[in-house]
Amino acid sequence: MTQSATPPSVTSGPRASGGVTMKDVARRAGVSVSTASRALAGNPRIGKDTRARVEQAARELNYVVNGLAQSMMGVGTKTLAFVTTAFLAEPFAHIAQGVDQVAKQHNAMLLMNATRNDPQAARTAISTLARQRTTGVLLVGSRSMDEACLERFTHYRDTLAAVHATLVLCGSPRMPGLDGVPSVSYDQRRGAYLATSALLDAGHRRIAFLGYEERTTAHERFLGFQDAMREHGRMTDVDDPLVVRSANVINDLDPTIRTLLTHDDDRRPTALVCVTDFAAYRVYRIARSLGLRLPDDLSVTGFDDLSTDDTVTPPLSSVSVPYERIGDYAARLALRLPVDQDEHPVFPVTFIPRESITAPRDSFSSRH
Amino acid sequence: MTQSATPPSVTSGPRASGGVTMKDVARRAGVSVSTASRALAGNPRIGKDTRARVEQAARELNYVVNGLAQSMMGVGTKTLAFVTTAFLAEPFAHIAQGVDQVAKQHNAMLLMNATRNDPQAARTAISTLARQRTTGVLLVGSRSMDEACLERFTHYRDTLAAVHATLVLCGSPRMPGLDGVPSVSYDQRRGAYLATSALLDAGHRRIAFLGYEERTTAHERFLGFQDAMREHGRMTDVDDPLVVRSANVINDLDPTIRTLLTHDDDRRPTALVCVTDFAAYRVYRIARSLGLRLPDDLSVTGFDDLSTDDTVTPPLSSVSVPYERIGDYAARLALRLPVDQDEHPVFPVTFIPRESITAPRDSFSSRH
DNA sequence: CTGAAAGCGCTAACAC
DNA sequence: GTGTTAGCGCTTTCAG
Repeated sequence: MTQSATPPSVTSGPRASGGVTMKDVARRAGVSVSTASRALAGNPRIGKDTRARVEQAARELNYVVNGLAQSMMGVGTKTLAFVTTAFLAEPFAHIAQGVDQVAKQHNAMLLMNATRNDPQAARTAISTLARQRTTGVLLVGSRSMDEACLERFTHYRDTLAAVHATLVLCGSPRMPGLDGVPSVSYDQRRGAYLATSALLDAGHRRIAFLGYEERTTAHERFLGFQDAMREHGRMTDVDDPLVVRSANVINDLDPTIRTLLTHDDDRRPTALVCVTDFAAYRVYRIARSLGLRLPDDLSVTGFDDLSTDDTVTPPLSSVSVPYERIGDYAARLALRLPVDQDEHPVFPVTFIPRESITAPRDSFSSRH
Repeated sequence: MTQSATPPSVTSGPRASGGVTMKDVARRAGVSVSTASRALAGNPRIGKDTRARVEQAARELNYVVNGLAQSMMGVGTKTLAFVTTAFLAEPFAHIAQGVDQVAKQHNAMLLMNATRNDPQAARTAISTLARQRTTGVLLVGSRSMDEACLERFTHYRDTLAAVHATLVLCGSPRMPGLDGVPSVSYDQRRGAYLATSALLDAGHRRIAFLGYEERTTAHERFLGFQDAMREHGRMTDVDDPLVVRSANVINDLDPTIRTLLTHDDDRRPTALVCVTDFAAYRVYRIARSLGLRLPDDLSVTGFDDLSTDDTVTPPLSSVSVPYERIGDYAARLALRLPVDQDEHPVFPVTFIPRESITAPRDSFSSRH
């Protein structure tokens, strides 16, 4: 209303940005900015009516406090970042569900980033997150196992540490050499062991492992396969013809499976331990197209047990993983909330046997 | 090193927050803060060696610029928010993929929020986003059609408008009464029309629509169903016994389907237009458990055509939707980038016929 | 209970 | 080219 004195002619600084600020609210309520701030923040030592006036002014002006400014004062909304390879990857949604729940509970925001397996994209993502002073970053999913990966992750850790942000590995095991980075994982090895054992118990001997690659998930699962095989006196290593390499994508999987299943009857495996449910479904499809009957000609196990549509026949035996709990735990770690285990929990998994397993038809192979 | 003069005894203000700031970098490089800022920002009128010194100082100190502070000056990273009901909802990932791509291209960050169909959660999410000065918000997916929903959305719009954030509807049609809010949708009605027509062309007459509810998606798809039926002289409305109400979730769908399929032969539909692929898969499952053969006893169509695992038998006829492009377009709108259509594009869909459709066995029903 | 002032970390307009 | 200064919008000491 009253025209304020012209400010000293010295005028520099950046240009104003639009939007209603607390100053506007304060002026309208006839109080100082600090009072307005306190009133809006629910500070108890503000007069009942003063508060009311401020609140009304805010409402009338459609005021929305600037969270960025708040963050600069250290009282802003926390943010959690979820960094993974692809939104389409199956377990993604389940882990995200768990993370989201915790985030909501502690009204943190959730940032998401799909790196598409591109290290460059990941790097960019991490540094952007650091710049934005994200509270914590969840690196979700499998990772490769070479030296370069350790280097990258070390860099991530340091970048984030510089801004006091936490880094948490989620769904992959503790990384040797990467100190100070918690990891929330699950017992992949035992899962595969259980699946393989189920096939062995059903009488299978010529069992293949489908989907090996040099990434933690496939590797750990392979180890479980190996454990079970060894227990039955079969030594298998990565070079075994029954350990089939393939990335977990259709283009790689399909031709591989086709080759495997078109072997002569006496070389063709009678059972398959698949690295994921996804791979198992590709097997279903190709096996059928080759005229094989499931499970009679081929027993199959998967891993993840996420199939909401249990439409497939026969129902797939699989390893169930508590993905949501994993997301939950990882989120707590990232937000530095109290947790009930240490910084490297390994969640247990369970094997769910279903009709995709039966005894091999060729009883010969079961007699060894 | 040298102890700086004690500042004037007047000391107030908030406590310091940790972390290396530009001031530290400037000091170390022996320049002023603005020079450091310019150097780091790549401002051309900075001396070659000065820049080098600053850059090195930054590197040595592990400096990470504070994006929050930058944002307050209007030069920060943009953020896009993706608000949907659940991460598990099928089309989610595909739309997200498109959004993510655009976000990356324009180095914006992507925030995600699952509201679980809880209006309160949505409200909270929106106001948090407004507080954080998000650039744009994508409201993804179906919405209900009542007055309350319009009210809520109007509120969202206004909250966001107050901070100059854009709101974009994504995957649901333009909302009457909600002016100034772009919507990126697709031709749901025509999709359902095509699916229904395919069944009619195959000779079916007793065709049910499965999954009706008062939400945009189901409603539009129903209209398409109605169009096709009408074209064949069949008037159907929402109260028709062959228009089956159900939310698109197992608990609601399964009993509904069971009831529908256990009708006597002459009342049981010979074909089903399902509101989603998901619903269609439930039909597959239950039909089989009732001893019906697909497609001979029952032809089925779905909607979305997202099934990466084409493991199901018979392959499902479905309506293919360009979800990724939709996400892309919506993201551009939200970021106020130039686009090649208007603010209410309706993307075309295509019907993909597969083996889930065949002529009805009871040729009687095809003779009318 | 309220206000004045300091300052979070940064950028930019203005001098020199 | 570089330093000075003002200020983004907020919170919080300190003084009354």
